[in-house]
Amino acid sequence: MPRKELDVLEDYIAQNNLKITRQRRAILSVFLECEKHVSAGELYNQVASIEPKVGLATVYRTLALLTDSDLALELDFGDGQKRYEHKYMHGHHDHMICTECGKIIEFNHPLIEKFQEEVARQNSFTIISHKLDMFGLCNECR
Amino acid sequence: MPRKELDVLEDYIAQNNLKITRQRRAILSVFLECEKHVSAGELYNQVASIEPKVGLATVYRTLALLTDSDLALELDFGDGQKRYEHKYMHGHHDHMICTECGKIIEFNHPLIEKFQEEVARQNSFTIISHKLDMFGLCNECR
DNA sequence: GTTGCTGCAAAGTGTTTGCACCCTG
DNA sequence: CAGGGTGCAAACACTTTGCAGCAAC
Repeated sequence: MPRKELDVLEDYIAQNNLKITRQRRAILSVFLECEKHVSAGELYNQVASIEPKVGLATVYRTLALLTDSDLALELDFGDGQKRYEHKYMHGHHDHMICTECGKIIEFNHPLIEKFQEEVARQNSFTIISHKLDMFGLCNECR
Repeated sequence: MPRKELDVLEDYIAQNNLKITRQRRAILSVFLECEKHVSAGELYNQVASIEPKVGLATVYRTLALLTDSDLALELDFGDGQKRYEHKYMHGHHDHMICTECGKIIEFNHPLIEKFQEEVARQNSFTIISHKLDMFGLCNECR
């Protein structure tokens, strides 16, 4: 398991009177190796293969922990379940989601971010986070 | 009930071998008078006060109908339930959501839209729809 | 040995569906 | 009067919670 992420988790755990357990290690390690945008159920299935006794509730509870400790970011593509991606490893980005094949292209456009700040300032709004999702067809599906 | 919206619904209904019912009229009329971003449950409560026998399932089915006929737009602010707003009356816009008091500020920035198109073009992606939500604190809450 | 963590199952939430009856066109 | 619409309740999918036993510190 990568050192950095485990450190982040252990820091958070140490600072909050929590404990490191076999299950949490397993879930974190699978999460880190995961392709992006995992759902709790998918993560559970993968964890179950290396740690069969783990419960789905523990996966949910650990994902909340990872979100609170800023290792994971909660996403919602409107398909009825929450998804999670690594926050620590790759910075902020937005998504293009192909509604035909499900492919997700990540992108980041500095000027879009800049104008978001501008429009927020005009409205005396302080941005904490934002998400921009574009739905449509990728080059293979149109 | 405003003429235009009823016409839109009737056109859609006529073109699809569907029927206009008392319940659908009631739900549409409440929806049109609603403040923005209603959830199915909220709409149901309001409709129930003027049409007590209506069922929650009918509200869901009618919202699907309104969405298909382009009168309503489905939103998802990540609070675990879908929300709906009028599509016919006011054009596209994005949202700033105050995580403290729940206030929602709508905005539209032409340049943000323009750069979205640009980044989509660069990736050979065809945008069908998009949504940009910014979460943070409004001027009263920060 | 405390105190937090886990697994299980049960309960919750929002949404969808099956079905007999009802009503529109 | 035929075929879609409705209400009700049951089913669903995802997530959260209560609790007794377990394990980390």
